[in-house]
Amino acid sequence: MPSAEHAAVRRAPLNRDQVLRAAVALADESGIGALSMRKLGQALGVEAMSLYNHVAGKGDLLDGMVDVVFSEIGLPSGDAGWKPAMRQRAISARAALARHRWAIGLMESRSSPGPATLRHHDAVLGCLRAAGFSIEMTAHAYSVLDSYIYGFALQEASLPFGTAEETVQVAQDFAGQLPAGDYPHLTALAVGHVLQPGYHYGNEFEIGLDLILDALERAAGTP
Amino acid sequence: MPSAEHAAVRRAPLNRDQVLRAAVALADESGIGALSMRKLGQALGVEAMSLYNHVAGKGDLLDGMVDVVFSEIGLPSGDAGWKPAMRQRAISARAALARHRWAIGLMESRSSPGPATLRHHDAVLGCLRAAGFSIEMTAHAYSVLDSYIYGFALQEASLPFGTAEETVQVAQDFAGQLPAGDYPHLTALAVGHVLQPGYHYGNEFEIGLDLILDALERAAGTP
DNA sequence: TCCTTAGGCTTACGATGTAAGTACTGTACA
DNA sequence: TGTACAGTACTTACATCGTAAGCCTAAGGA
Repeated sequence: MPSAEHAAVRRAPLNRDQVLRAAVALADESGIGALSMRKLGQALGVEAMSLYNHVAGKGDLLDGMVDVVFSEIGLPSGDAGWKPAMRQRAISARAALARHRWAIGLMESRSSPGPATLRHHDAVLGCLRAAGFSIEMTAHAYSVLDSYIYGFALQEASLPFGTAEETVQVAQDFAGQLPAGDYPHLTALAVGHVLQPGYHYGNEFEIGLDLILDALERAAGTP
Repeated sequence: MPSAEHAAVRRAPLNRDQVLRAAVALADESGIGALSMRKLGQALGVEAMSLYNHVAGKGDLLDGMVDVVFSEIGLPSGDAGWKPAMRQRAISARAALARHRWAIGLMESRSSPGPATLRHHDAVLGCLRAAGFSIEMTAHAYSVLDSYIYGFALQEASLPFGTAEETVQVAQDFAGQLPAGDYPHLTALAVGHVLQPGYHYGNEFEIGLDLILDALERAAGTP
């Protein structure tokens, strides 16, 4: 009796990839705080402990999730020169990190990169070297660009608003409810800039990116 | 009997500040993962639930800790011009975030800034405005600089090595144990740059910072 | 004097990660 | 054909976590 019943219900076995993808989906819709082994198992129709056949533990799961995000970032193709390649790759990276807001918070705690992450970094370095950057200059460019991308993603993720209406709501609350004169420049920025129609913080990304890319071009002396 | 015993043992009551400082100290030495209400209570010689007389919950505790870190960042003084002021403030911010490696990871999840945080941001904006930056240009400068600072701190915090010896160890492990030809540029960078004597990733900070500051100066047309 | 309040303490609950052990299945080999 | 084994899932159990609820005592104002 028990064997027959079990046999009837049996599905195709899970694999690591399905587990990671389900974890990413769960974190996307409910936040990283809602991602527990039990809930992830539930989403996959499986008990929590069964997941341990495919990931070594929660740490390994998180590492794998970060690697999934990196795998979504387009690799730079050096054909059109390093500058457009880096530009497009930065935009793709920000988009991936904005799609998965939890990812940037994981990067601080997780420090064992997966294959997609390594491939990504290797491709970026290769693109810069191929364009004639010295080793030192490559390291500098890599450091500024990645710091900027991650930092921007971090700020975007920690903004208390995503949509334009939320922005207005938050900025108004802020301007209205604080001790009026305590933070004059902050309130002036809120009123005179953030609350202007059409404002969206994400627009800042490419402005700063181009500033940095131009500066790198000048510093490298590379056309 | 009980009253006498309690009276004899009684200490000066806690306050929010002591709780926050102890939490920061605990996180500094054992990592943010080791910070639980029970362990924090233990460090203060108090039961976990007593902490709830001084913080509203763990979220409030974390918010307060982030604010403590911001309070350690030196405010910009505009006397010598915006550029040295921004430079020194960026260096001070990175130092604070490096002293408290857990802080950058909290910024993603916590989104209600404390008074020190607001004061800091207000001072930065004020410095730029006083130097003649337009509102838009102020917003741009603010966004690039903070993104860079936070992103750099994030990368620094997620590096698997802090000391020079650890760097060598990790880089050697990395170069030696990976499928040799899979990530050629990454291994080349490790061997030809990271493993060179005197290398320290933190040195990159000021290089990128000056790149950005120069670019801002040019963009703003401000001497 | 009594009453309020502040700041501790105890107990208890549900959720979490995971160690340990069990049961079933399909495959490899005798 | 039978048998051993490896893979995958399940069950149970435990320590730890945040925190709700309620109690006790000392200090201070009425």
